[in-house]
Order: sequence, then structure tokens, then C-alpha cells
Amino acid sequence: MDGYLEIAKNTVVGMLKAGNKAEQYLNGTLKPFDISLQQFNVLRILRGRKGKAANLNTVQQRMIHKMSNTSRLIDKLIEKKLVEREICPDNRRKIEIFITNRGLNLLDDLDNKIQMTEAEILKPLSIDDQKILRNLINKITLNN
Amino acid sequence: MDGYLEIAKNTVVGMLKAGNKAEQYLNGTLKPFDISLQQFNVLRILRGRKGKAANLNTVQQRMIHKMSNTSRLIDKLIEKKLVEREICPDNRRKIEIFITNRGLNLLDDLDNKIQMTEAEILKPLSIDDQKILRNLINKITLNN
DNA sequence: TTTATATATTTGTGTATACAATATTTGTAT
DNA sequence: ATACAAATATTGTATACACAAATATATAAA
Repeated sequence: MDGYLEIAKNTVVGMLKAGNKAEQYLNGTLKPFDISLQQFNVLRILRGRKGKAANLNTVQQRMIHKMSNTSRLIDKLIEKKLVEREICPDNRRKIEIFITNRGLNLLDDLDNKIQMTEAEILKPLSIDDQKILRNLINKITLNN
Repeated sequence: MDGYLEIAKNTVVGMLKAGNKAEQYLNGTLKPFDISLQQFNVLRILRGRKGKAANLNTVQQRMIHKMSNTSRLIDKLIEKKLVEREICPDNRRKIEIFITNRGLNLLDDLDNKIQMTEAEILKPLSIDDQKILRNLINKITLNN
């Protein structure tokens, strides 16, 4: 294997490892709150809509993990009373999902802790390196 | 949220997305061969040992995904006759795992396809950018 | 030698995930 | 209107996974 392919391989393996490490750390932070990273991200997506409803399709498109089963993930959040689901009156195929006050409060509690975890993950990098890394990664995930 | 924290957040989210994208692509390439990314990586680890045995502990440490259940993953590879397992004679607690010829042949078949997938994932980056990305990521995953 | 402790792997079990199949509603063409 | 296709979400099902508990072996201590 020549140099070019070797670099590509190492880069991709590194991406996998880095993503996995971030996931481990974040899940560790979330675990005491009995919530998974995917659930947390859905909550953040809903908070970002600032009261506006989101239908399942929209949520799915913005999710980090493109899992095929957002329905059941939402079910779990509903069980915990962190979100609510209604049938969209305009189009009864769709559903509308809202974050509850309880969900918002949970995110408030988590924000600091997640920030600390993010800082921990990126600790080996200077702020300038972080910017470079973010820009390179953004190029890769542009269409996702 | 101020700039610093925003950068960290975006960087971490980007890492998650990039890792996920890479995983999706690689799994897509592997799927026709009825093998998962984790199984593929174990096979590559074993090939890297060049005939030397690896015990389960060693494999687990080198795996990209630090799952707790390497036993059953090995079981799957044994079912497919891609690896073999023996009890270590020196220390009967340990097992020794080898890749079979069939496993090596499968890796041969896959090498080109995986390289093409890696190139596809990294297509948006120049080779210099790939090096920079790899170096930054390596700093993050140094202890993993 | 017996007991305790550490190491290495396997197994049990509940949950998560991927993928396909199935409703249900809407839009479109005949 | 009726039939057909598309969009949207849910459910079935097999597999994968995380985590803890159990098993088996080895090492150390009393």
C-alpha cells in the first residue's frame, strides 16, 4: 500500500475512533440522567425550534445518527415526559413533536455538563486547532 | 453561549457526524460480504499479527469500537469460518485467535473496495488537508 | 492446603438498532 | 368517483449492543 492510500486509511480509522471516543464521553455524562446521546440530540433539535413543532421527518433529517427508527426513540422521550406528540391537523399523516418544560429543564441542567465534556474531549487541541479541525470535518459532512 | 464553547460544540458534533458518515459508507461496502465494520476491523487486527496468535484481550484493546462483547463477535467470525479459536496452553484462561485462509482471502477481496470507499469519504479534502486532519484527530485519540 | 484475590472469558438479559413490511393518509390520473 | 402511486409514520423481527453476573483459571497469602 502506498503513501496516499495509507494516509486515507489512517484518517478514516482516526475519524471512527474520534467519533467513538466522543460518543463514549458524552454517553457517560448523560447516563446519570438516564438519557442516550441520540435522545439528547433530539431534545436539542426540538429546543432549537423554539416552540415551533417539528415533525418526525424533520427531526430524522437533523439527527446525527441516521437511524431508521425515530418513532421508537420519540416513544422513549414521551414515556419520560420530555416531549409530546400530536397529529398534525393539516396533514394527518404527519405528527408534530414538541419539547416539554420538563425537557427544557433537563437540557438546562445538562448544558454545563455537556460543555465540560466537550472541552474534555478536545483538551489536546488548542482553540486554533479546534477551528481547523471543525472546518475540515465540516467539508466532509457537508451533504449530511 | 460564547464563541469558545460554540466552537467546541460544533467540533464535537462534527466529529460525531463524520464518524457516523464513515461508518455508514464502510458498512455499505461490507454489507454484500455479510460482514460488519467491527468484524472487518477484527479481521484486519488479526491479519496484522501475521500468523501470531492474538488473545481476546489484545483484540479488544485494539478495536475501534470498545464494545464489551468481543466474545460473541468472535463467535460470529468463527461461524463464518473466518477465524479460529483455541485455548491458550500456557494459560488456560486465555484464548488464542487466528485468522483463517478464508479470512485472509476475504480481506484480499475487500482491500480495494475499502480503499475506494475511504477515498470517497475523504473526497472533499486535498491530500494535505487529509494529513492535517489525521494529525489533529490523532492528538484527540492518543490515549485510545 | 485452604482461602482469598486477580485475571480472562463467557453468558444472561434488557435495550437499541437496522431493515423490511404494514398501515394510513394524501395527491394524481383516468 | 375510483384506482393507483407517493408520502409519512408505525410495527415486526432478527441482530447487535451495553452492562452486569457468572464461570473458570491462575496467583498470592495465611
